[in-house]
Amino acid sequence: MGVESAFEIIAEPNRRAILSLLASSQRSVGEIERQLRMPQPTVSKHLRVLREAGFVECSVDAQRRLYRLRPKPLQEVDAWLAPFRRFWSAHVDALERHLDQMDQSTRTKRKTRRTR
Amino acid sequence: MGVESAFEIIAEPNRRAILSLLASSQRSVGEIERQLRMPQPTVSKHLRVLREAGFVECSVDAQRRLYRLRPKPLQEVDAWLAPFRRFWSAHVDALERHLDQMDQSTRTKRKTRRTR
DNA sequence: TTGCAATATACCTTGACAAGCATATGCTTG
DNA sequence: CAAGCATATGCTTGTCAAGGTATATTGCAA
Repeated sequence: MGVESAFEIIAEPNRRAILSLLASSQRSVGEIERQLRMPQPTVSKHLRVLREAGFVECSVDAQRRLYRLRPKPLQEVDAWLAPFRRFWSAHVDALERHLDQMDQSTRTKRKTRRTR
Repeated sequence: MGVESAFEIIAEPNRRAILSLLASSQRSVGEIERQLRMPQPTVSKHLRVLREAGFVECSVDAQRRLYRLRPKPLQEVDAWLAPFRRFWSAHVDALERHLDQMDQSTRTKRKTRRTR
């Protein structure tokens, strides 16, 4: 059963939609159903997957169940991204150097003309 | 064909492994094959998926192809996570308040005794 | 109790995708 | 040219997960 990685869980668009919705505040199943316009069994099934993977938890309020976010799984995704962020900044730096160089040659060609 | 979201691409563990490997530096197909111990067609097929989704690009070096990372798709994933980060800090704050409170009652109960 | 509202689950069908294996393509050197 | 290395692609098969529909469960109200 469900020992799936967080990545497989958030691969499903409807589940991402549910998570984004819960990011603002907790909701009942019915609210999710209406706001996302998806059939109720679909919502329940995705919530079950999310619950078993630790993305959400729920509390009982009479007949309703209120679902809310739990932090850990998405933090794991965030942690996996960390090494790549260093790569991005390197890339930006390279791009800036490149643009600087273009700017230099522009200045050289056009002499003193400056745009802005 | 491949208009898949970045999330579906990184749902596959082997693809995440390839991306992590490329995060340090570019590699040839054969290097990936050896370092990750996966059969060559598997590597090539995953690289194709990654390439068509914009995660990597390659340059030809004689018979080898050198694959390297491209930033955009993972940045999109990172951007999707942004709203949840605010939620995490709220959670941490709540936890800290909670711990503070526990600390207070502990102090109250045990008077002046401090454990480090 | 009966009935209704909210949610969960069972069953079935269908589609997607990854792995394995075989084979093709392309470059390079002798 | 032949041979060989590096990489890509085709085909087949098994698995698994999502959606649809029907039905079960549980709480509440009258």
